Amino acid sequence: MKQDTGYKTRQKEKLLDYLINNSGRHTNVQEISAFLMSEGTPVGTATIYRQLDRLVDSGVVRRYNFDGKTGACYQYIGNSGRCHEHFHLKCTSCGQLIHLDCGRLSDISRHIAEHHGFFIDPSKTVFYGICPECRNSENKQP
Amino acid sequence: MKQDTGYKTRQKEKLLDYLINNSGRHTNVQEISAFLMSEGTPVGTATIYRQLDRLVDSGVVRRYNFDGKTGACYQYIGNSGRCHEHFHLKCTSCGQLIHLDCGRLSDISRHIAEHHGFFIDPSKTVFYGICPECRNSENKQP
DNA sequence: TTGCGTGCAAAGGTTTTGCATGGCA
DNA sequence: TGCCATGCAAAACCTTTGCACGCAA
Repeated sequence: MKQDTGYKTRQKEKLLDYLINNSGRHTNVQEISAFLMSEGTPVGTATIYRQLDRLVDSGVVRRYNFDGKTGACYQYIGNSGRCHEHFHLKCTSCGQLIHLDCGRLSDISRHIAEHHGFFIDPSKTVFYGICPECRNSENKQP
Repeated sequence: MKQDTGYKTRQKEKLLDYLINNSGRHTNVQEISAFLMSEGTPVGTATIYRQLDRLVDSGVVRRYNFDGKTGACYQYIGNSGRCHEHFHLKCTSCGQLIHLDCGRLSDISRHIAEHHGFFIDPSKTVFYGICPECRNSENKQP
């Protein structure tokens, strides 16, 4: 969780802009690279990785790894002290990733910390199961 | 969750032996490969991956991915039906797997099913975080 | 004999690294 | 000017795939 004390560069700014403008969802290196390219301000892949590492380190960006099969995902979460616990649900049938921000889940983290002494890391935890859509189609065609 | 109806081979046996003898911790393809090599019964990497996929599929082995930086980890959990009912906590620091049977967690499954329409599969879901022991040693030596 | 399992090597994709150059302070 | 940041290409990694051969049943 170190501060970024480095220089201010065009690449760094553009990258952070993109992440902030997409705070609501996950993105990945490929998307970032393609977007910056399309904007006419291409940034080398190595630089993207290096800056992302740095941002993850400083805590303003989170890195997710959903299945180890595809590359990592990143999401801007800022440094608002109110680190709201947000979890993910992944459908094992269609692969859809659902973003769940629900107070009940924070309760669980707290419960497990207080009663079981275990500190959950929401950025690494994914709930696997069946999403509503797949559940419905299963019922229709058993 | 399919059964392994295939042939019995030396490679398959050796791999499963290793996993069972290391049930208490997670391991990875590199370790497995090195061990089998050192035992004088080398097994090709592709075969290890193929067999692991199969074991994961049949439910006796779990695959873990916590950071996207390193490869996947695997751990034998057997096929005692019991593990499919409760949740698991995995310490990303020491690798310990904690079996957690807590009513609060069932509540969560129910809540997510009722309010979000998503049906969690506890046998595939793992909470990642830091266990009490590692938490303590972290605090002692910052 | 049949066809699954294996090994090898090659391919695939993601991420890291070395090194010379560019650009902030 | 002194360093950090960047870009490129190469390398490092993990995992999958194609194919011929071996081996269990």
